Amino acid sequence: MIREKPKRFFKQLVAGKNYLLRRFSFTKADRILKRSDFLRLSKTGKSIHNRYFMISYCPGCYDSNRLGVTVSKRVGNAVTRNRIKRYVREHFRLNKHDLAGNWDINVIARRDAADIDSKETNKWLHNLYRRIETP
RNA sequence: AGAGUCGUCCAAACGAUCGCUGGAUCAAUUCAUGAUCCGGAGGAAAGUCCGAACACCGCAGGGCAGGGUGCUCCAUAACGUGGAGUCACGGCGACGUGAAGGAAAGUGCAACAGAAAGUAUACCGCCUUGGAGUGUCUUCCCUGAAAAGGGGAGAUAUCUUCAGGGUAAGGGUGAAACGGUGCGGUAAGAGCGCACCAGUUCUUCGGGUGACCGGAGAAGCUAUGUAAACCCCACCCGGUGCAAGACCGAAUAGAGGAGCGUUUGAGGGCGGCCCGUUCGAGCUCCAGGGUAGGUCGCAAGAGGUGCCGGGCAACCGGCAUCCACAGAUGAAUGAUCGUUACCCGGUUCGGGGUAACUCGACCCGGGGACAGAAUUCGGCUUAUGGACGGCUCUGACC
RNA sequence: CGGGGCGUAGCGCAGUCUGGAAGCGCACUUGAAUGGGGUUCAAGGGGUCGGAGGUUCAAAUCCUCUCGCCCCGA
Repeated sequence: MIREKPKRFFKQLVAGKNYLLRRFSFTKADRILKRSDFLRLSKTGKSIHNRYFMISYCPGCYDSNRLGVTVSKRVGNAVTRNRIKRYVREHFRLNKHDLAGNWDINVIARRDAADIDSKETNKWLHNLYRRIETP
């Protein structure tokens, strides 16, 4: 009994901590994975854009927001495209809890997005996400 | 010190926080989820230019067509790759480059210029024979006092022209002109002959596994270039590619079979059941093909390091040792902060120097290339930041 | 993973197979014609043939490598 107590306490602590920190996780449930979902978004979703990104979104059928990233070959080589996708995912991971609702969001990078760094990316994406909530 | 050339190595490191992803173990446990531990991009992962492994399809054997390769020997699972050499070319040199078989099997092409572009011949030219013309000379005849004129014959020519023959020495060209120079020779010339030089073919000797190299002799043999033009010769190649291929397999629709039904009403609606009412021709089951989707293929050897032996080397053999070494699939391998190291620029300080400048320290600011596995290996090619070493040439000093 | 096409003057194209002086149309400049403009006529300028290397006497054309753009199949 005495020996078990701290262990259980520790376990609960870890679980609670993880519950708190899970708001920053980014698993497969948080992503759009199927081509049909992307096609549905481009067909029926609304779209907004600025000079670096375009976002098409519509209400999803899950209980949380989901993200898909589209960076075409036109934007740059594989290294550039991977970097943009990482920036976009990182921004979504750190800010998705501030976004109300259960949207399916597809972020499409435009050609100028190859030239900006992570801080600029965060700035312009934040701008766009705010316009989702208040159309 | 400068310029160059060849080769080897590295691809910033560490910590904290938050994430992503594969495997193993545990949580009653297959999935899902969570915890712990271990692992998570490159020298080119790139281009996809070659070669193989692997999978399926085809296939008795041989040939044609088509494609590829092309100095020699060796290495290799294989290669268009590599190593060692040969030859040619470039470079003062270190060294580099080379699709480097055959033009004497045949066909095609060689613009412009030029006489002519591959058969050796036509043109100009040179020489020669003959004819005609013209000029000159000699001689004869006629006219005339003479000068001179006319006509005939013969000879001759640094002349003109026509016809025949010889010749390939010479020919503003051209990328390239059928060996070069000299002497002889000739009517003029010509490898026509001779000497030397260059090449080709053949014979032979020596070295080398061989490509080839060196020497001797013979034949006047002199034959253009182009095969990354067709082609010939030798050798190699069955096709398609992990979206290969194997397995599981929903909903809907259609096809097949069986059963029950079509005023003797299957089945459905009117909250559950019966009655009732209403709609009115299909409904239920079976097995199979097959789509979306999913699982496997899919991550441990043509492996690295060291020593020994063979080989000039590429490489091969043996022993020891190290790892078990990324496996995603809208596609992971990251983000933020801090510290240190490196490079660049600047301020200040100190040392050296007349100065230009150089060396060291602190601080501030900035920078870090090319580039992302997609079935797996061996190469090639291309892109790109730096460090170190060998060698060559030039200059200065000792 | 595999296959195909294109790159020539500011623009659109021919020439590439079969190597031999870089062309056509529009556009541009100048001149004529008109009172002026348009139309028309005449003359003219403008091209490292995407880049590098090679074969050849000679390359837009042949060969190799490379850059960019576009398309197709599974």
